[in-house]
Amino acid sequence: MRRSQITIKDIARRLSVSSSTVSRALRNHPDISIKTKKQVLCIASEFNYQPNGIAQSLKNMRTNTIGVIVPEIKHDFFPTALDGIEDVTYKAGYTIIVCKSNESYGREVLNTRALASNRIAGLIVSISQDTQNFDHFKSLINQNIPIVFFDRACNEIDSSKVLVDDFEGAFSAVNHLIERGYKRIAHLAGPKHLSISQSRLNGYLTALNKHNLPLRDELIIHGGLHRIDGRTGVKRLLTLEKRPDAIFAVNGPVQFGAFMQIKGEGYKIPEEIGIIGFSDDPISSLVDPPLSTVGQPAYEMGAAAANLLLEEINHKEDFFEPKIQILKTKLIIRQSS
Amino acid sequence: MRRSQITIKDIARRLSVSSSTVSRALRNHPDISIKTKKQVLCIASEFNYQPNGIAQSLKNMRTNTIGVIVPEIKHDFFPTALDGIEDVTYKAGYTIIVCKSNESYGREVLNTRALASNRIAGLIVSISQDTQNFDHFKSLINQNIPIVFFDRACNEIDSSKVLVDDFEGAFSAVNHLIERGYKRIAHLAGPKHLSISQSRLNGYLTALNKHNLPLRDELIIHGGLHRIDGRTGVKRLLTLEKRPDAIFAVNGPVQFGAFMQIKGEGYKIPEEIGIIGFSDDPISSLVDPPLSTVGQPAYEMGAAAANLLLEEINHKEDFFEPKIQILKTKLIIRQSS
DNA sequence: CTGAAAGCGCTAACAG
DNA sequence: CTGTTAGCGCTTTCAG
Repeated sequence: MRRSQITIKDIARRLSVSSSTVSRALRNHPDISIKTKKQVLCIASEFNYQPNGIAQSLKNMRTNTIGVIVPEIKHDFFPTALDGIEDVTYKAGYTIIVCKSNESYGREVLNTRALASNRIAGLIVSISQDTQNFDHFKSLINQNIPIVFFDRACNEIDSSKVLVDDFEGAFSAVNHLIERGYKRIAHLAGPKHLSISQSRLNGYLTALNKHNLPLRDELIIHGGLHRIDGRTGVKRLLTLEKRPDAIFAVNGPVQFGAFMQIKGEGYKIPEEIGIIGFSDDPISSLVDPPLSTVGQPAYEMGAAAANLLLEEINHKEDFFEPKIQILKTKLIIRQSS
Repeated sequence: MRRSQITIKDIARRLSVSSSTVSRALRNHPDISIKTKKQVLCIASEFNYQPNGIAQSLKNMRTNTIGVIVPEIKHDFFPTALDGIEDVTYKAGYTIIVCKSNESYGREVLNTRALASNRIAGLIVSISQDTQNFDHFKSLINQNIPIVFFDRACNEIDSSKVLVDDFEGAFSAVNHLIERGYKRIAHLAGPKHLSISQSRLNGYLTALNKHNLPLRDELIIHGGLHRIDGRTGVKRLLTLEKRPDAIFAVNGPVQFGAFMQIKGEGYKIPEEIGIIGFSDDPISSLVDPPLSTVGQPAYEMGAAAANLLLEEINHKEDFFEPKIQILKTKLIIRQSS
């Protein structure tokens, strides 16, 4: 029992006019007489006419939909970024479609394809931890669908990006740990191929170096970006002959996982082990002890990404010069360090 | 500079065959010769052909997309429910479009309309705290688009629903508080018009009654479902001549807000004020002190809603008997009560 | 002010 | 095995 929605044709038939007249009346075209318009509107509302967006999109060769792909929405960062994206795009008359990749490359490819099939006007994306091949994005660009990356970007692709000063943020966090007196500082790092992992690792290394602390390979653990990676990372670190006295985590979920594991194993924070991480989850301030973090301006990042995308969508010339925007992080010191 | 995606026609022209042949070849129709298929596939991949999903949907009069509207995604409940929905629908070959109403009736109406315009195959929704008029949903149903409600449902509409035993959960939570020795138990209740608010309030009242505790109007505060409502509710309660010694919160965000406010004002939990709420956020176990809650099976609720919706979508007869599924909650006692 | 006709990209019935 | 044709619902010339 599909089909039952009333169409322009139905209205036209009922009023013995042509469908073009109805179409124009509905869009309030000046050519149409007030009387006809009234009749059309009347029938339309009586039968609850809803324009078929699919047919409109097909005709227009584009939609008013913007796709967004994020790795997850269980921690505060991405939902807050989505708020920023939403507020900006809604104001401009766009609807957003949100997809989660669940940190999986396969899902990300599927999502990208589905969005491309629906001829989205543009895509805003933060890549999954597993993504190392970018053909799915390149193919979108070949189809003239603009992409803006935020937070986790792809170096290989020349498109607009919104990032934070990952190096700077990591540096200041580790610098802070050192100034607090911690000596054996471990880093729960992200996947090596991600640029955020690289920049944050660099910040860590540079801070150690500045204070003449030795670099110990066993204190750097590359893993994924899930909570579980924080847990397993800590488990490994705590079996070392000389365990670390502080931990710098690459992102929020990893920091939480690490935190839970440390607590679970009965170590005292911050006395026995200090911890800091990238994230700005308000929950950080509620746990025991409240967590020190490098705060990222999630809402602003989302809003900035949306603005860049809209700019590119509305750009008429053939060539659009991609823009890279870098926002500031903020060191938030609480009681875990 | 839109349009540039290659179409079936382009491939047909290039091979000097008809577009139907190409269409069939792409869908691996048995009629087409292997040779032709190969040629078509070859050109298709060479030029990175992507089928135009919009045209397909228009033709088929339906999409493989399921719409989901949730009030928010900043606490664990809805993201987890989304996981359940996603896992079930993906397996069945559907894509989901997630929209947030941000607890606003206006946004919910807009979202519903946008989804209807895109001719979704069905809708899964948990209504916003402000929703009291349901015409937008009724109009979807008139268009033969099935709806399944979960958690926050609409009584007026005869459709499938997935709920939890709200009364039972509330009763056991308050019963627990009473057995712990709390006497002046307040209830931060939800908006009066929502059925979850009503059922949970009933559970609260019944528990008081069972233990012959007096019902005090000033201890029942109806508000919204945001964190801020927890904060303001607690503020008011703490100015009472005789302040409550325990609080039962209608949902997770309200519980968190209440918790933050109580801590902020310097009261000791659970000694001075006990607190329990509906929610199953893993974060509850991390805060200080860990929060007692009535756990809801969020993933299972999402999965159940998705299954009910698929059932209805695939239903061939004219009339589908809506099903109401009620899942169990689980009292989780930690250290806040 | 209104209508006829064409076409967006794809599919399916029908005809070879 | 392949082509022709028509049509999904809507918009948009172009022609009255």
